[in-house]
Amino acid sequence: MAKVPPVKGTRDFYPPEMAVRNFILDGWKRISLRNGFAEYDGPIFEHLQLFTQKSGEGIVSELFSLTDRGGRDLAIRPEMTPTLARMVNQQINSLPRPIKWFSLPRCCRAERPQRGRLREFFQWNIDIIGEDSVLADAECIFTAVDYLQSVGLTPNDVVVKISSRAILAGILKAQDFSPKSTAIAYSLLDKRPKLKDDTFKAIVQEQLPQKSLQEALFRLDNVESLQQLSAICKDEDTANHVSELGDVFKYLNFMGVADYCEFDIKIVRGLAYYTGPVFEIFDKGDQLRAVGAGGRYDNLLAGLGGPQVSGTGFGMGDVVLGILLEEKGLLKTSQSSPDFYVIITGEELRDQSLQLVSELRRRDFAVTFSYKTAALGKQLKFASAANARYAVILGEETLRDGSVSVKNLATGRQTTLSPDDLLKGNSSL
RNA sequence: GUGAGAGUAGCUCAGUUGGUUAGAGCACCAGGUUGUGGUCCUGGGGGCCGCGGGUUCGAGUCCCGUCUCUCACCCCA
Repeated sequence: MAKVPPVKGTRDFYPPEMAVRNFILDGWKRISLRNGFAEYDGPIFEHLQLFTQKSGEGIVSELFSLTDRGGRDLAIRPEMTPTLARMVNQQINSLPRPIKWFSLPRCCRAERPQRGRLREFFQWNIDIIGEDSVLADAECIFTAVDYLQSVGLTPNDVVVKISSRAILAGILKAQDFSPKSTAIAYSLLDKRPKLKDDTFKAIVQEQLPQKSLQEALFRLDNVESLQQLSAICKDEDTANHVSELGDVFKYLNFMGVADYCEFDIKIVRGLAYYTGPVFEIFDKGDQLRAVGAGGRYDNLLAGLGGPQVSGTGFGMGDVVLGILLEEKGLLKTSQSSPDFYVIITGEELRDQSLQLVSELRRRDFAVTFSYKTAALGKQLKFASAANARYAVILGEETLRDGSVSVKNLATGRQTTLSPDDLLKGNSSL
């Protein structure tokens, strides 16, 4: 028989890798809950249309899709947001607002794998729906930073770069950018950090023939602070958005995470649907792709047949984060290990040992034992290899008076006691 | 979809100008030991040298193709 290889871009989670995955997902869950988000989940596949409706037909080539036996076109979810929107739309009139939900979905995308990007991954999703105040945006950003901080990532390791699509859109509109040149400007700003000054200049001149537009973009490229931006924004609407983004930073400051955050006009996000504050989280070394990203999307529900209800949220994948935590030595995983390793010196003690093992397990201790009656020394070796805290030895003394010996494998200290005392925890082990 | 690099044991890697039966360390299993572990010693299992073709008396080694992986581009929801 031929060996079947694993599918491209997937991972096998052997116990050590599973421990890493649990470390990451458990942390996400804990931080979500303490920030007031409730967990939800949906199916791993949806109607293909749900995804094309949100992202266009072009997305189909990036999806794992299938036709079921009833002829329905389905696809494995490449992200959680469409499912979230669908679920919220279905119950929008009965859900108390704001809706603060989180999810830890397993997602698949048919992309070519590379560093930090696989075909199957987990993604932490946080969303606040039905709240227009930028307080919600600030809370999403805080929650992201709350997690980063909780695993030991400092402002020296990561940075949250924050901007606003509303501001950028307002400025470009005021500078007479057409919808087409606006899209080009978004793309150019997004790519800017990867380009050298000369290259950037050349590409701008090539893609935006109008001199006035080129200059407007160069001016934007030079903006370094929100204050500078205020000077450029003359119309009231855009000025309000600048003021709102100022509020976001103010809130983040009061929440004590300002040192993780900075304004960066070049944060655009590829998504068409972002309409307000947007942010992206990067490693300070700038060696990896974005650790996470998010923003406000006022038209998401409406885009999928729902009412005009606004939302803001973010996503963070486990792949890039895992690389970053690994590099920083912040993966704190402990292998599961038994409390007791029960040893017998002869098969005649098997029945008694099974009783003791099961009694200990019923008391919620992790207990394991050898299927073979090897030499005592050998079994202690197994107990050490299993990283057990105690070895429980059933031997001569057990046959004589029913007592067992309990050995602390870290200290080597050994005491003899009755099984009842062991079960009741009546001794100082 | 485009481009570059790499494929030898579970892992990390040796392998001479092409030359007998392809090696090491770690890991795994067993023994050293009929009641005391972590160290140590001995032994063992494990390889279509990614796959297919070609050159050659002879290919892990050279050539071509292919697959897979890695990295970058595109894209990034």
